Amino acid sequence: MNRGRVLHAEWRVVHAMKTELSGDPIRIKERILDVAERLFAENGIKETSVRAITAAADANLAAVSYHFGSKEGLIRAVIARRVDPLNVERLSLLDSYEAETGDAALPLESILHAFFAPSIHHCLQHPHFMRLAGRMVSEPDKELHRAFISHFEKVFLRFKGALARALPNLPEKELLWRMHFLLGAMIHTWTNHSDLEWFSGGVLTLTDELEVIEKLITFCAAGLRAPLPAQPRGDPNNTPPHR
Amino acid sequence: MNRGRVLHAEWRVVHAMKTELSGDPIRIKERILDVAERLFAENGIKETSVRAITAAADANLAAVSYHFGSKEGLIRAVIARRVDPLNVERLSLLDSYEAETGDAALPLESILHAFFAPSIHHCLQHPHFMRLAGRMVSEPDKELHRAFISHFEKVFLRFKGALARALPNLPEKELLWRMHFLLGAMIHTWTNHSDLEWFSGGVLTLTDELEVIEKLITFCAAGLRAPLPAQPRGDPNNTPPHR
DNA sequence: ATTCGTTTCAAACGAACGTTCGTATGATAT
DNA sequence: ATATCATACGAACGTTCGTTTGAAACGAAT
Repeated sequence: MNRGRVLHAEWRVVHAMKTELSGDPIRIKERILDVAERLFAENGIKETSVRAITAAADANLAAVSYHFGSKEGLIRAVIARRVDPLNVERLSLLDSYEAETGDAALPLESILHAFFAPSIHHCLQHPHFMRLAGRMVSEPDKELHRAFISHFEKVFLRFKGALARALPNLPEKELLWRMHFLLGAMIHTWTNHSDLEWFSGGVLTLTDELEVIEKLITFCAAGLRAPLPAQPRGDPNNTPPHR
Repeated sequence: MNRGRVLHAEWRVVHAMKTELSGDPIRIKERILDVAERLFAENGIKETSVRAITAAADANLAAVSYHFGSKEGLIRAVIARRVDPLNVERLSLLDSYEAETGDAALPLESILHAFFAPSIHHCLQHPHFMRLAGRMVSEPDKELHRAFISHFEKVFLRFKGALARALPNLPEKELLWRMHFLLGAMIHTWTNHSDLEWFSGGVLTLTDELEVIEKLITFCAAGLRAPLPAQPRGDPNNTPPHR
């Protein structure tokens, strides 16, 4: 029977149409990654089914298992595709600033710029992914969480060293707390930049990335430079007791 | 047949044991809320099944539907139980500080203390919930997200006003951005206080709530007070261009 | 002792999930 | 021409999900 050949001929027509509309089908892996990134960010990871992803990517249901092994493999691929280039950018920025200043101490603002600018830049270039990244920071699945933050270990230590050199009088514990707060400010910008309009009653938007980077640097640099509280810390006006 | 009565007699024994172990069964709603709060925080909302909750709470599967209408009803109940008292605490703290100072301007640190202290206090008292709350801030489900942040609208506006009065020279847009960063620092502390040890290599822990509150206030007060960047903003040393 | 509204129970429902299966296609190497 | 290979496909698998059901058992009032 020639039914197969007829079907094949039909498929070739459909295939040609798809090729026209959605690009070379060889790039179906990329299409799945793009769609998954968007749907994961918009609706959450667990609440996004493989069926929804493959349907939106014009792919077969089994394509995810075939190309990525499993849904979790797809999640990891979505993350790895963007996180590593981002961190390379951070480190090379810091490298170039350090090369510029030579042996002199690097200004705090330059360090923060190298740390913030690439990710804020990505907030406009890949807003879906940065929202997803912000949620991955507090991902409950421990394996996924570890897989995510392990990408940042090297970057974190490098910038911690640079900050410690720029703030030689700040004890390590104090520095770590302030870096923790700084990370919170940055991550919250990743995750909730789409909520800024509501939050501010329409005043704030993340359209000018340079403006946001500048404000983030200003806020965090001042926080990092804040004088240490008096050692006896008994001033009831500065730190009123709870209740 | 007396099978029912025998079973009932057996149940009474089991019931007595359960009563001993887990308290008055009349409080099964509370038990479900407690367990749900913990499991939602530990494993995520979508990934926590009603079956897992009721099993851990020694309740029947149908108890959630009966007492809370649905799983979503349970989620909302878990949130409302803790969020509202927390915000009441914040407002009454601010009230008391304002009453103390009379007509004089309230110190920035007092405002921040009224805002931070109750939630950081809850991080030790209800760590599971605060972790859950941190994730609810970036909850993808829009309805749930709205339901959550609507609890904070009144508090936000009240503190925004207080901060604006304490920082009369700060433009509104600048204040909103800095509040955004401040919120990020606080929420990140809610969500990731359990990761502090890894993050800091064992240096940081959230055991002394007063210490953390003080550090958070110091960092954010300095950030809020940071001088505005020069209007022409052309200093390449302070804000190096991206790339 | 009986009734009544409330609460708990075991059981089952349909729907949706991630994964796997066997097959078939088109390109490539033989 | 033929065999091989990665890719893609539809269909089905078994599991788990949230919810519903109707009966049973409760405490309290009658």
